[in-house]
Amino acid sequence: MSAERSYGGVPLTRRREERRERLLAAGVELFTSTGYQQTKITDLCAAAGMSNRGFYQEFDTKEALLLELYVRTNQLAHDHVSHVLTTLETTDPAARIDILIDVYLGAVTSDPRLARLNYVEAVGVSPAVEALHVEWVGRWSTLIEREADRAAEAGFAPRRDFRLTAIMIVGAITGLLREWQNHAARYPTPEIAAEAKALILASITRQV
Amino acid sequence: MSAERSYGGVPLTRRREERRERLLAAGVELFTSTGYQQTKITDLCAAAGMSNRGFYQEFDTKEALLLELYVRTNQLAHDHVSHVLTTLETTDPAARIDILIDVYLGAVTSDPRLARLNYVEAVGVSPAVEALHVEWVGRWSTLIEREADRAAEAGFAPRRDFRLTAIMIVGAITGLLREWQNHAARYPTPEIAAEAKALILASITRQV
DNA sequence: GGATAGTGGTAACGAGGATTACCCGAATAT
DNA sequence: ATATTCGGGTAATCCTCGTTACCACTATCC
Repeated sequence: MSAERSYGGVPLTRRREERRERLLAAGVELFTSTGYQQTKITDLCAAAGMSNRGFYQEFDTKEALLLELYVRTNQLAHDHVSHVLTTLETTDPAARIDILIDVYLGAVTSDPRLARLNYVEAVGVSPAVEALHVEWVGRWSTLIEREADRAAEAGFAPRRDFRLTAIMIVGAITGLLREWQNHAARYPTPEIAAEAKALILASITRQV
Repeated sequence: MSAERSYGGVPLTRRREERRERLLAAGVELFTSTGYQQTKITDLCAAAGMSNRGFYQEFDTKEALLLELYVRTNQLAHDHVSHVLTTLETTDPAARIDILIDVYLGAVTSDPRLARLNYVEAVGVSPAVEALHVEWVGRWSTLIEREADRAAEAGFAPRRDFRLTAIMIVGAITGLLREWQNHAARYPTPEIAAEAKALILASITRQV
């Protein structure tokens, strides 16, 4: 009857949470090393230190686990970036872009596995994942578009429709990071950041 | 004994070729509708109008079929682009970039399925496919880098290392096309082309 | 025209793996 | 202390699909 019974001094909800976390961690690890498709439920459970059954207690399918990881990563980075940007309400366009890039790259390059997860493993897995991707590209593009508009307002860039430009910028960064995580000898992050910033500036301030 | 026997008036090699083509066509169709992972050997054979056995006569695995499709698409586009560019040996940087984009986009947008195949279905499938991806990103980047260098020689852009810029440009176009093929209401190709050209110009000629 | 060898289809085999039924042990309640 | 219920591990089930052995058919050769 009691919805909340303790085992080993730990309440159910907490244990469930911890198991969920362990499964998510196992997902990051295995999806990015073994590969998403090749990873079996059993593998995840073994890595998370639990039995097969444990998995189904937390997730319906392997895909559900991937979806959660994908959303988490993006949500986290997005929250972080937009929080910092709203805090900076006052600064000039170039500085805002600098911050944007530093924060985003900081989030995604801190763990190369996250980059791989986002840009490689989570691609083309299923319609659901693809839909999520579209959603997030949209969200990131909108964020960049807003910055561009704001730069235009400030007379820093010409006024125009920045939608496609924003999409390309998102693609450019995605592509760069996908490449980055693929190489053992990685380009140093500052170099990448500098390039990204320069490309954004150039494509926003371009005349035409 | 005779290595070449005709059946139904058609020699073996030709029949094999035709079957291979039909399988490749089936691959494009099914990989981009059903999805690569979800497509079964049997499906491919059914779509190609042959029995299961026929598949193994031409390919070892489904992955081999995908690899061939991937290489074909890229090779074709690359040959086309670089041929046109070498033909234009004389023209100015901006015009060369125009042509480059027109030819590339022409090749990849002529059939939206090819875009989906390249940018979605063939991602994260296996180490082999991933290796191929790295190779082709490298090739395209090099091509763009060369154009940038050439522009710099001509005094049209500052001299610098364009490697990362080139990688980002490839990513930008990839991202744009991935987005493009995902939406039923597609951005018109000319608009996309114009954006791509502008972004390349801006990121190559940027000061710094 | 019969013999022979190349071709391709059918169907069965078997492995891999997701899913879940069952059971044991642990923790509370009386 | 014992009954009762919850939690979790093991292991069997079941199904899907890749793979291939075998057979029937057809075209050439003598």
